[in-house]
Amino acid sequence: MNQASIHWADIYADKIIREKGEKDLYTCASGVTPSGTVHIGNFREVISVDLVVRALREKGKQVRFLYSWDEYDVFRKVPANMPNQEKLTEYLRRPITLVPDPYGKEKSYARHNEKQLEELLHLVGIDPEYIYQAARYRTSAYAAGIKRALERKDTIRTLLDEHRSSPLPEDWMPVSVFCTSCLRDTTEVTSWNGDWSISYKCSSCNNAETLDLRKTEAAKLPWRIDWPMRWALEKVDFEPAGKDHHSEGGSFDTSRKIVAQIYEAEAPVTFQYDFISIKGRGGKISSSSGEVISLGDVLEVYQPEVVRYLFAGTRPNTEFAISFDLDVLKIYEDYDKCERVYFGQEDVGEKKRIKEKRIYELSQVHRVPERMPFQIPVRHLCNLLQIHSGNITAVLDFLQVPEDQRERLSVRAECAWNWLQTYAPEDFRFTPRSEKSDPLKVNDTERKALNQLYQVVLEMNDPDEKDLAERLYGIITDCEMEPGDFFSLVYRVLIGKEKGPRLAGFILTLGRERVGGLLKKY
RNA sequence: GGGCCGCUAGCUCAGCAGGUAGAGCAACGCCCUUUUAAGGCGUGGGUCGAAGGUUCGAAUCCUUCGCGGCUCACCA
Repeated sequence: MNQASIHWADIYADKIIREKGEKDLYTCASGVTPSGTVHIGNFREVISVDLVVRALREKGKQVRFLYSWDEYDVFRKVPANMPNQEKLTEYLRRPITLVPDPYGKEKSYARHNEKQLEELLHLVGIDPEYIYQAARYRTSAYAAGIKRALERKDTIRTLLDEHRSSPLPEDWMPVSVFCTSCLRDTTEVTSWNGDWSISYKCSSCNNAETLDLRKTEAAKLPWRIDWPMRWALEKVDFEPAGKDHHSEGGSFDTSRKIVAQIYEAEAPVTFQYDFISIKGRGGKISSSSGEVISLGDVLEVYQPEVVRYLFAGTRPNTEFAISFDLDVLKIYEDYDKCERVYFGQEDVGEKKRIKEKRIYELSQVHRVPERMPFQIPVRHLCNLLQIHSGNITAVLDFLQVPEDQRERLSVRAECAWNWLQTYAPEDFRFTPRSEKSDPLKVNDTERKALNQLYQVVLEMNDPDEKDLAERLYGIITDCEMEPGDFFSLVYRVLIGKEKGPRLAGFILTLGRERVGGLLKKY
């Protein structure tokens, strides 16, 4: 880590130390409700915390990185992208941890969503300590915190009412209950005995009973109280939040007051991160609509380092778009440039160098490579992959990639191939014609041109793109063809399309064998 | 109504520990007669939303205003 770094992650690390003082252990927290596929907007929070955690650790601090799964939240709505919609609908109003996995694999709906993300986070080098809130609540781990809220319910109500449009009722209780009979949250807490005991009545099944907070698994604090209670319990020093929480009167604001006045602790250092939009794939991110873009979707197209780069290189409090269109190529080029700057292979200004280096470090899944990795521009990679019909091993062989670099590059190649298949514009795609396919019908002039080209290709032994380009124009002149006609003729013969990559370079990349094989029939 | 973010070259944006305005794309030009999607080199182009203020110096800090967007005031 460079001491002069002004990367936002380092700035927040410093701020945490400054505001919380020197501590033996700093706790950084993040979390989300797995009420559906965890989308890339939620990922922004985890990676933001991860970057700050790394910054703190690099300053020699011990850090606990918590990731809370708020799986004791209510299942409110069936997301459009889930299978078995009707079946899931039956479980609305239950805690999501008690909704069955619609895929029938995991122990619950919540677990399915959690597992999907946990596996992917590991791939991008994020390994927090997961906390499963359902387990906490259901073992009454928060009984004391709930009792505390009940004892101070009038103060809490006053605090919450400050920003509410309609005040909470006189008999409001700062606790909710999942009916032990029908498991729904359609209950009303009717009384509290001033100690550990609360009574409730369920409006769905008419069940009514009295619970002991120390033994029940049914009681839960509402979000705005749950959050500060956990801050105090877990001694959270840092936790960012999305803009939906960060407005004045939003949940961070009220939690800040509640943690101070009720739980006698200080709110964590925080910042607001903005939302993420998607370019080239349309639709707004939302876990309840069908258009969910998950970390998995992003990893289909961006290798893990580049995913990290995307977030490490962007200030968290501004909105940015993740692109699936042609920008993908540029992002990769930017990353490669950042890498060259890090390894001193490209000159930039001092200020910029410091910044790029830090971004590069934070973009690594694990450690920074010892030597400058083998680079291959994605554009070129796309062409090679198409020439080799997506055979990654063949491409890596062709490039003579060193053994220790193959794994990393094959990840990139897979991403490039996925991008080509799913997102690349039609113009960008091609499939070389098979040598076994029937020759095209051509007229005499065209035949002459193709024959000449065949000769040129056979004779070329020291491939030089510029030289070959000149010879191509030589053929055009000799055959008195229009350049456009000549080029589209050759593209038709090679890839069955009217247009294609710049011809000279493309012929060289395809190779003499391949091109010769296709030309010799004419 | 409150809070937050944005307003910089034709377009998309970077720059924001204050120190002579940047990138990519587009445009234009050149790369031995070169007009092919992805090549190379180069050029032009901006009163940095507006007005004040702090400063030797502000796109960068402060204040006010305008326009656009998001968000809270239900639940999480």
